[in-house]
Amino acid sequence: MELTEARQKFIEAWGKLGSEWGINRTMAQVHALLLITPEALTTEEIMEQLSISRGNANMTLRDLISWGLVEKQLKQGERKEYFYADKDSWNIARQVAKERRKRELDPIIKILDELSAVKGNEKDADYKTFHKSVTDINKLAKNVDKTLETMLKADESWFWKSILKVFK
Amino acid sequence: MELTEARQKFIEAWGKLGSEWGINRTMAQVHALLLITPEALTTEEIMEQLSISRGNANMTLRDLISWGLVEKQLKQGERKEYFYADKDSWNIARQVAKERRKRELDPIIKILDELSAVKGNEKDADYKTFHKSVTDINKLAKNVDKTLETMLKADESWFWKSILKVFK
DNA sequence: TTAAACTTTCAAAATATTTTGAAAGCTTCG
DNA sequence: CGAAGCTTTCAAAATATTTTGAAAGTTTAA
Repeated sequence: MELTEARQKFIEAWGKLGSEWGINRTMAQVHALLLITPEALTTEEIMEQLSISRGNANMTLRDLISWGLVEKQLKQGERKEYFYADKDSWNIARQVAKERRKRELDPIIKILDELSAVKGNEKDADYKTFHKSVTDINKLAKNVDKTLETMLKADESWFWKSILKVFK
Repeated sequence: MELTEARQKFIEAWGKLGSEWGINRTMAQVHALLLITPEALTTEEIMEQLSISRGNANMTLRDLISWGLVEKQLKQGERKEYFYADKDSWNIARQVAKERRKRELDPIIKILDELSAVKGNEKDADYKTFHKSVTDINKLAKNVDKTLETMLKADESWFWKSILKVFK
């Protein structure tokens, strides 16, 4: 297989994977493109390489930035914005876990807490099943939450690494 | 909050969570309904409680069965099929992990293996970045795969538990 | 200030996904 | 066998999501 074809395949595969996990296909594809591109790209270049509109490119890039997966780069004496993706797969995974925890796990735990607190008649099979399922899932969700927190915190020594880098 | 309202909220929340993770909203809602219902339900009852069509209910239930989250129950002397969801949250998580691994992780690893094998000019920055990103993600994916496999296997002692149950 | 170079917005259009429901298929029973 | 009772199918309709692109907004430089 040739590089051009392989790059294309990677972009497609990443896009498909993304959409299977509730991430917009284009967002995943832009991310893929930036992952396999050594330099930072402009909106224009991204639009062209993926054949997407300016509006789409712009929105998608902002989303990627809000997910912490892509960053803007400003080049000396240029007005254009360049976009660059962190290529460390562990950072990517960490970042995605962090965001999904914040965006989805935390809110569902909040709801499950409320629902776990609902009182009812212990003799009522409906109530008993409801209560058991909800508290059970709540416990599991909290376990996952704690585990993620620990993993993410532990790895935040990355923070110090990046600080240290500045001084090298 | 009252039980009826709470049940409704749970169904909504589960549906929303599902759709954020690439699972059809209705599928998640049917699953939610079965999770908080002590007895097995018929298609008819599910259609009514969630106000969905027969076709939708049927498809959704078949999907849930193929995900291993719901099972059919046949009752003595009745022709109707009843549907019942396993209420053990750990089993649910295990089952989802197992299926997504099979459906999504395995295929992407296969593609990444192919793409990792693509040869190119080591002096070419594009090639180098492509190759590094792809092999890197491939390694991570394989790690996740191995970890899941180990976890799922370890837990298959559940298998023996269920066998033993039959003899009690 | 003005104009050029970019970026952002958002309503409408395009696309993709989900849902419907009527018809066709089974299976069982009399 | 025929019909009743259920389940499955699938094309069309409804809905939801994504994408477009032109216009508005912003920033910089002269």
